[in-house]
Amino acid sequence: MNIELQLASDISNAFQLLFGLSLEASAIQLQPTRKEFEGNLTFIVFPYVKQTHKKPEELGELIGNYLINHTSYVSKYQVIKGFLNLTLQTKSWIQIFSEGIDFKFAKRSEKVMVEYSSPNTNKPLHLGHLRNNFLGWSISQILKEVGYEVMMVNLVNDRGIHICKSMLAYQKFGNGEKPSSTLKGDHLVGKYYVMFDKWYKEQVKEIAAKHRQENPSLSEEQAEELAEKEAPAILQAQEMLRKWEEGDPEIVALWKQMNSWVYEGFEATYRKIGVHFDKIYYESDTYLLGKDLVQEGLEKGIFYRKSDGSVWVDLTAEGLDHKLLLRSDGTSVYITQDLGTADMRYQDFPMNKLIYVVGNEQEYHFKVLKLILQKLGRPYAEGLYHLSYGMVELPEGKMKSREGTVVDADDLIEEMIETARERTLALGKIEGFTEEELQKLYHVLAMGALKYYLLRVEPSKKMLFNPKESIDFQGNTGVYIQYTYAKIASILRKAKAENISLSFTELQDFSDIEPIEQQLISAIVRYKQKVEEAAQEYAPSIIANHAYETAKTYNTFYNTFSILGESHPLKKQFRVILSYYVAEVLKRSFRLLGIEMPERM
RNA sequence: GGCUUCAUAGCUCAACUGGAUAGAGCAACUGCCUUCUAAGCAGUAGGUUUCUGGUUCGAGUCCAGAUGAAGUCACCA
Repeated sequence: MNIELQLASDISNAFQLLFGLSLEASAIQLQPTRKEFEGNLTFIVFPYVKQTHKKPEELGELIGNYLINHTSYVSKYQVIKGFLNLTLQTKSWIQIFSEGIDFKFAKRSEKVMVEYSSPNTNKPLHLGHLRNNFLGWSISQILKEVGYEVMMVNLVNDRGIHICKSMLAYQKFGNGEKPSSTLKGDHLVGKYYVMFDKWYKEQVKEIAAKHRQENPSLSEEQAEELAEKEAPAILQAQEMLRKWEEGDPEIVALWKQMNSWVYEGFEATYRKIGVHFDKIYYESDTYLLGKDLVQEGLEKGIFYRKSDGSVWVDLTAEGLDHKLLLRSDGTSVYITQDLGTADMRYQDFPMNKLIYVVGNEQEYHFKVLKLILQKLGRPYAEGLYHLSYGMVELPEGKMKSREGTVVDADDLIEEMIETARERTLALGKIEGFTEEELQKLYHVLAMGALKYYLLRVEPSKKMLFNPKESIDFQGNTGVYIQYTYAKIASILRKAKAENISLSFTELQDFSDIEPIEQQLISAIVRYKQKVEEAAQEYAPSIIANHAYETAKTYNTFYNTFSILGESHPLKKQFRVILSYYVAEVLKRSFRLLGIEMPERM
């Protein structure tokens, strides 16, 4: 039995015997004692002073005394104000340790689908997409780890007016340009998307000026608004979309060609960042879905039809608005296809939870989507969850693809690899590495730094990225934790050569354990609970932070005590085992974040 | 304007869900490599947790208001 549970149950008994109060053991909260006080676990007595009619200090004394006399594992207590600090018997630490290293979770019967990435095929991935991809991948690994069956899917936005914009610009200015070794397919298409925007804006400016000349009473905004609708560029793009929907062979061929370039480019980026999907959905296949759900809603009286033929749902009772589901011309809108897609997915994979990793700008949309699916009585509706994450902003504000103010994912990755290379070579610890191993190391370190940087922040929070300050390799970083791991790996190799056993059997009665070693045991034992918490909160940051704290504590230990140089054989063995499990926790944590560990660096 | 979210050291982030003297990293300054990898360790300095009230044994955390920032409120996606 877990020592905290045991203690909670004994405290509950104390209340029963001393005061005749019955308290659920589960209601008793314990917390790690703060470093500046003596003790391992703290019980706060304030909440119970009223019921027991005792002063806080007195109550702490009574319970502390009870625990000393009635349990075998509490060796000491100290009361400070309303805080009862308990010190555990040193010999129970080995027991706590050996019982706390079961890192396996029981299988769960529930299925979870995670949608993430979901790129548009008119531009390459940028830093914001990286946050999305890392989060999606990580949360999928975490949910798998705690026992769910997980299916990772991607929904590619491969159609629509924005795609036609790059197609049109390519048709006009492309001169048959093809992707090359210096220009990946997704970057090529993105180039023409930016080109369209420039072209379009010039036209708008020109037309707006003409409008103001002809009609000086127009404001600048009004003139631009008019011009935006009249510019040939946008009219031609709309025309192209119409042709695409009709299946015009020439347009469809161009669309296929350009999308295939983009997919090759995306595939290369996905490979570099180490994410993949169990299934990829394309909006060109799903954008017509959902109309039957609208019909179903009408029949059930959940939706209503206006006189112009458009279909709506009234969500005012839920504090939201009226929401359009079908245009008056019978065509669907964004949410319509999301309804249909969700239903189709349930056919593919009858999930209990459906997680959308999508930016926080779409919170309203997903609130509406969930409500509608609930109204339609879909079995998976309750489990729909929008894993909403904050934008990655630049010092100047939001990134905008059209204006080219984005941090490109491929560029950033290259920069990170280059930094990793420079730093590694500067430190000169690469004796015995093959060229291939070096390349691998640079990649592992670069991705570790980048992923940790983006994942250590709580998902819901927006974050700031300053391109002028490169991502750190020192301090609270992925590299710091990888380095800690590599140092332990080195020790373990040597320990293996010395035939030091990793078994606890010799250590049964070992109790000569330093406070910092107790802290490490606590960190190891807490790992599983942190993973559970991360799964519940959909927050990889919880695991990242715990890994950092564990590594930090280990480094203090590493610099204070000798491990392989320890003369006492049991002590030495204990420290090797301790190191082994710290490494295990770090490696498992990082695997859940999608980060690899180097055995040497 | 309505709704939602956010505001913590110069900067980037934590704070075990209401607990003790609010912690880390970066940047600055001091030390520590003939000892298991110094991408490390130890230390100094840095705070009215935006502001004003309230709730209670106790508030960065809960409530109300103010100020500031972001998002959203389309027959766009």
